Amino acid sequence: MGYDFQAIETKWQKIWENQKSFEVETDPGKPKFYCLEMFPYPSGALHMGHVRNYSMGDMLARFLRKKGFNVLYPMGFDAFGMPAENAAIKYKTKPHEWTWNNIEYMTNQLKRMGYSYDWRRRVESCNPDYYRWNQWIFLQMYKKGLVYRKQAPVNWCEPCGTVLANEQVVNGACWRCETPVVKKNLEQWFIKITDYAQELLDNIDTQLTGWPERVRIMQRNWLGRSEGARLSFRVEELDYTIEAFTTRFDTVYGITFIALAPEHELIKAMIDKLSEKAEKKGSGDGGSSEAKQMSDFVARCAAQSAIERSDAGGEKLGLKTPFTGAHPVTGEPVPIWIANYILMDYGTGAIMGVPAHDQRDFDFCRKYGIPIIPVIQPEGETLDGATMEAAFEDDGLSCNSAQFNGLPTQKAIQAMIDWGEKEGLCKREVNFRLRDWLISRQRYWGTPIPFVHCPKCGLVPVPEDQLPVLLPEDVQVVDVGRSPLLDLPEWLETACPVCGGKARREAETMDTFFCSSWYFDRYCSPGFDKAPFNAKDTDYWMPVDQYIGGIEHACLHLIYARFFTMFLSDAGLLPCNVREPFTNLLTQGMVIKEGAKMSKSLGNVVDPTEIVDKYGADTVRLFILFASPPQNDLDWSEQGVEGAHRFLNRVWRFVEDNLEGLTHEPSSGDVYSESDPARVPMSALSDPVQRDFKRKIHNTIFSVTRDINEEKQFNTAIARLMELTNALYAFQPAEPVGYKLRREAVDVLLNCLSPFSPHIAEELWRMLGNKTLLAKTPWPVSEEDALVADVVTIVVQVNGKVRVKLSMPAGLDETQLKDIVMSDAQVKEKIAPQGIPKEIVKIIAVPDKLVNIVVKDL
RNA sequence: GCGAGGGUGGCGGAACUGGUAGACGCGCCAGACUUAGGAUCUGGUACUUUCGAGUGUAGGGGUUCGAGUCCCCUCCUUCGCACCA
Repeated sequence: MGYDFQAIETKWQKIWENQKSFEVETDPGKPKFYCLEMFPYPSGALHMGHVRNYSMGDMLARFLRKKGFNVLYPMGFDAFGMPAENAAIKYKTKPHEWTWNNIEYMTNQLKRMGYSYDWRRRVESCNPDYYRWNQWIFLQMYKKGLVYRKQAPVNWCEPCGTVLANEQVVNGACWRCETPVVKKNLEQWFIKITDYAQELLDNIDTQLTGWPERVRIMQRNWLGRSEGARLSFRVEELDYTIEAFTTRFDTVYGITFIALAPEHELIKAMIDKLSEKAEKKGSGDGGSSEAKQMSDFVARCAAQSAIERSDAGGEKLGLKTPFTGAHPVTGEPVPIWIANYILMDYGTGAIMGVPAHDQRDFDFCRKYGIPIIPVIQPEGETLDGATMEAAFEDDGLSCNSAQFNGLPTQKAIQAMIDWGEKEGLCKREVNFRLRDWLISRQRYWGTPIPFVHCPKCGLVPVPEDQLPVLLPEDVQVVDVGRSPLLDLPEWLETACPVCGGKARREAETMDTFFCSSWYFDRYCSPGFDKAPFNAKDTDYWMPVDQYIGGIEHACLHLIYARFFTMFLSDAGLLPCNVREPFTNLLTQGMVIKEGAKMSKSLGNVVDPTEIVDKYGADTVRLFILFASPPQNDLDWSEQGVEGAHRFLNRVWRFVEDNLEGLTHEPSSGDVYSESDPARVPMSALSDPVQRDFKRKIHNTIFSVTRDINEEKQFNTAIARLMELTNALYAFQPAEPVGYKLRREAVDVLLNCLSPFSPHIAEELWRMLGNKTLLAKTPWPVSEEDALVADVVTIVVQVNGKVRVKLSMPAGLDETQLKDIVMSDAQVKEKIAPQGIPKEIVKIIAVPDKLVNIVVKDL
């Protein structure tokens, strides 16, 4: 017959579907396991990265089902977003149409891979059944005061025609199209994710212990907590108080300037003041030119790209203003500067400048000739502000700091803040790098933000009973620069829910990361229409036990989803003890080819469909899990694929060629019954070859189970199965016992192989006469007594070098071991070569492992 | 610059608490069966070698009876963050 993978795969996919083999229900009586993969964007077709991701997930889901868990294993599509609009323009279609076609196509591709999803639970975020709950959740956040609108300098991507959240700006460029972003001052929708900054940080240590350390560090850095104090500089002339945040309050006596971000609100007041002065004095006076200088400088900074502004090595630009602020401690006037290296979106947009102890301030002062006053000395040294070559940023002893002189830095920080708070000069403060989440997008293909602009009532939320605010589907997108929603008066114009008067819908849509922040909750209650999900389902299934996806979401989706979970838990929608959505996280590496990530521009993309056509889904799945450990990058190699295919062929041929002997008792000809695995206990075996073979079978079960379950090393698990197959070919069965053993080995092999390559395993299982589905057959259990070795190899070392290997019965104690080894002729020769006697200094014996004899010349 | 991973055959990668380095696979070499084979099977495959052995896990040092594994220094590399006050 041969291994006809096409026929087999189609056959079993149909059987699983007809028998609803992978459909699950909420059942609090059973132990649950929620296995989840990051749902794909329906870009058109699956790529190898998807195949890798989902092959891991499916393997785990199938394994855990066999281990007796009620496994929730769903799939869906993250279906809103930019590419649909671009494609619609390019192919003259509609985003709606394009997206749904892709969803259907990719669903079929996934089915062809044999993934065991419960397809009834498929979620598509562009489905009104889903996004109405986006809107609903948004309104709940609004009610809790977590949603607000604010005029702010925001990141704008020109090609995408929209604003971006901070998380979506990578190295100053758009995360999707990599175009440098520009700052625009716009009124936008924000979500107060910063309210949860502390919990997001705390839980990393207490709850995310099942996450890779790398992601935990990245999130910690992203949240960027720092402790310090807020202090203020009074500017009498402008009747204004500049606030600044510092982590180094111990350096206050070293302040020689104040610096404002070019976007700082005080600058406008300064310009006004200067112009006013100039007017009083008459035109042509220095006052107005000062004002002009200032606005020119601000404009110049604004023209710098985000990349230039945020480059640490970039040149620092500054402008001295004619104003001063009062030093918070001494009251002395301190000059106020405007500097391009001060960021408006961190802290207060103003800093206290301490050049002696901050390298950035130091560079700035050297350039502009601002004095440098050291207030910390390294022990035994005296710094001189005039000659210092770099800022001294390490700990040391305070100096020039009144009563705090001589205090070591860490103590000085605490003591000075304590004192400052008592004197009313500063206030302890914690700052985060995390910014509020900018949620609105000037795009069409997304969830409409459920608000209405009423000329009388202002901004009015759409009442919940009027949800969803449907996104018009029959829309031509002609230009990326303008949302077509703005040109749909019949959609745009509506009645104000409060006064009933003429009002206009909010035409902006939500960031798609909003959709992906709770889809895993929706999977628990597909189609539920009373709420985003049914508490009885989420109470059972949440949190996700194993999440698998790419590292690229470390500071995007994986932070947003955590925030959502905390919010939903606080809102009473999720159980109060569920604060984190994902207990364990596996971040898989990329699939690369010829040293580079597969990409269209490099032309090194391998289409999964072609490979599946050529070798079958079982082979592709096996190869992709075998070629590399999950976290590593995987180098695509068609020869490797052939190797995996060869292995499956070997398994196939073994069963096919030995079918008679595997299914019938050799002496009587009786058929082995499927319910009886015909196992022979270890205790009944005396032949050492048979005992070894039995041990091989059970060692395989043991190590495959451990590799999958604990180590998450799927590559080594597969290697064990290859070893067992090799042993199977080498084993010569004799007598009924031998045949039974061989059958046992084949049963174990197929059972353990089935999570990796389910179709072939299922087919061979059926060929052996089994009536049940292998997918529903419990995972094998290793027999304790079959794991213990009879004979061990004892390595004999002389001075730490391997000299002789001796076979010995297992379980000898140290003394017995030493006696046998020391009386061995070979060993004697190695200790005293050519009969030259040596002094034996020491003998180390490790039972069942080795003996090391330490000798020296006499 | 800061932070976190990694450096093991020709290649992907194994090696549990320190105890036989190189499992498994790819590739390569030889042989078998074949009209043929890019099918299949068998054997070999770290390096050097005077065939006794010697040397090998980026380099150097240390701890130990014994180090890929633990400690220190150096080099290389990947990734993340990067004017965060």
